[in-house]
Amino acid sequence: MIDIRLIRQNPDVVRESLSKRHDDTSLDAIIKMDEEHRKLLQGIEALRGERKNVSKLIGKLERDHILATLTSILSDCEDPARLPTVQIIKEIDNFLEQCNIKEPLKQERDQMISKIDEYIEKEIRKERSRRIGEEIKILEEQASEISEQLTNMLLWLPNLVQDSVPIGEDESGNVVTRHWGEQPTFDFDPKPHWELGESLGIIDFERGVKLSGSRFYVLKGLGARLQRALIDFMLDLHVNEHGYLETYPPFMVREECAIGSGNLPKFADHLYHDAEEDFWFVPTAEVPLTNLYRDEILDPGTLPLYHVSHTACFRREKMSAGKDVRGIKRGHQFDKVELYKFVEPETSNDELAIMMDNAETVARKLGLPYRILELCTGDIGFASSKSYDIEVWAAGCDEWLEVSSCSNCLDFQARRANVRYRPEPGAKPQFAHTLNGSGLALPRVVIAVLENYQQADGTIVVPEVLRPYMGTDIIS
RNA sequence: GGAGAGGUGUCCGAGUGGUUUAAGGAGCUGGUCUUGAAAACCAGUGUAUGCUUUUGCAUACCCAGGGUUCGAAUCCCUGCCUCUCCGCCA
Repeated sequence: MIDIRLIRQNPDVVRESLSKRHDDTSLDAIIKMDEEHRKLLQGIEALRGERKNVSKLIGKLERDHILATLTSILSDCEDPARLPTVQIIKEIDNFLEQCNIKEPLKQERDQMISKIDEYIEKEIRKERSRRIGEEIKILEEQASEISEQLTNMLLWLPNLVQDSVPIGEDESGNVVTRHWGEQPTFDFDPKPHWELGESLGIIDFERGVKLSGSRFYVLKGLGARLQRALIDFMLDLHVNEHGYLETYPPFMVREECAIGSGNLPKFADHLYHDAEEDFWFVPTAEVPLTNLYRDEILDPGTLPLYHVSHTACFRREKMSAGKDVRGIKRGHQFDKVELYKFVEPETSNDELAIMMDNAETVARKLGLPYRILELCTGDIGFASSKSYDIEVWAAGCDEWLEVSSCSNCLDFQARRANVRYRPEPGAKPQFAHTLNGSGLALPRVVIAVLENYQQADGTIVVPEVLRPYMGTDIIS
C-alpha cells in the first residue's frame, strides 16, 4: 500500500510512478476523500470530547443519593427535562405515600424539592449528550463509508517503481542485463520435454487431464523423483549455504493474507478460493510468508529474517488461456521453492542483489544456462518496486523459461500486512522492507534439466549435484 | 461435529455501568544509595490517527464487528481465536 501521507504531500511522485506503469488510476478522488475523511474525524473527535465531559458531569451528579432517588422516581416520566416543578413535587409525594412511612421521609422530601433545579439541569445535560451522540453517529457513518472507499482505492494502487527501473510498455521492454553459461549443442534434434517425458514414462499428461482437466499432469517414477531431488537440493542449498530458515506454511490462507501480499483485491481472478470456508489457495509461498509477522512489532536486532519455503502453488491462469498449453510449463498447480526476506529499509536493494545471487546459484550448480532480465515499468509486478527475472534456457522447446522473479517490495507489503520493527530499543516502530524471489520454480527447472541434459537415445543425464538426491546418474 | 470455559498493556493479573485517567505485581529504562554489585527507594515505560510541530493537545484502541445507554473493559447479539472433555480422523 502506498502511504496516504505521501499521496497527500507529494502526489506527483505517485502520479509519475503510476504513469510509468501505464496505470491510469487518478489520485484526485483519493486526495479528496482523504481530505473529507480528516475533516469528518476532526468533527467527530470534538463532539466525542464534549460528550465525554458532559457524561462525566452527569456521573458525578448521579452519585448524589438524593438526586439518584429523584431520578428513579421520575424515570417513567416522558421528557424529564421539561417537567413542571409542580408535577415533580406531586410525583415525589406519590412516591412517599406509597412508601407508607411519612415522618422520617419528610426531611428527604424537602431535600428532594431543594434539588429539583439540579435534577432538571442534569436531565438537560442528558438530552444534550444524547443529541451529540446522534450527531456523532451520523458523522461516523459518513466517515466509515469514506474510509472504506479510501482504503479500497489504496489497495488497488500498485507500488512505486524505483527510478532505476527501465521504462517500457510491456514485457518487450525488459532489459537483458547478463548471461551465464553456454547453450548446449546437440548432434541430433533435441526434443521438447513433453516428448521426452512421455517416452520415458515419467510425465503422464493424459491421466493428469483425466483426474483434473487441462493444465494438470502426473509425474511418475524418476520424473517425480527428479522434482523431489530438486526440492531437496534447493532447500539444502538455501538453508546450509545461504542462511535461510526452512519454513513450512499453510497452503490455504485467510483473505487478509492475500490482501497483505497484494494479490487481493485486484487479482482475485488469478486465485482459487474455497467459498465454504473462505480460504484462498496460495499462488506462491510469498503470500503466507508476507503475513508471518503480520500485526507484529519485531524487536531491535531481529532483522534481517530469511525464510525459504517449498510449497505447492495454485493459479487459475485465466488470463493466460491458450498460452503455453503444451507440457508442464504452465499448470494450475506447481511446486516452488520460495525465498523471502524481511529487512531494514536501508539494506533492501543490497539484499535484493544477494537474493538474486542465491537464486542464480541454483541454476549455476545445476549447469543450466540462464539470462537475467531487468523488468521494465510496464511489466513489473503490482507489489514490486524493482524486479529481476531469471530465465533458464530450455533446448527442446527452444526458449528461455522464467524460473524466478526476485523483487524488492519496499514497505508496500509490510504496510498492508502491518509488519513493523523497532530499529533501536525505545525507538518508534517502522515498516520493514520485504523481498521475495523464487529459488526456483520447479516444473520449469525440470523442463530445463530434461531438455538440456537429453541424449540421442532419449535418456537424460542427471546433473552432478542432483545425483546424491536421485540415487542414479541417468534417467532412462 | 457435540458440550463447556475463556480472550484485559511486554508478561502475569484485578476489574459486573460513572474519580478506571485500566488496580496490583513482574519485566524493562533512568535516577538515588554503594568501592562495585545486589537489595531497597523514586521516576518513567504502548499503538494509531489528527491538530500544533519547541513544549505539547485531542481522539480511538481491554480479540473483531454491531447494539443498548447521557455514559461500556463491564450489559446484549454476531463472528474469530484459544483451552478442556466427548465423537471422528491421517
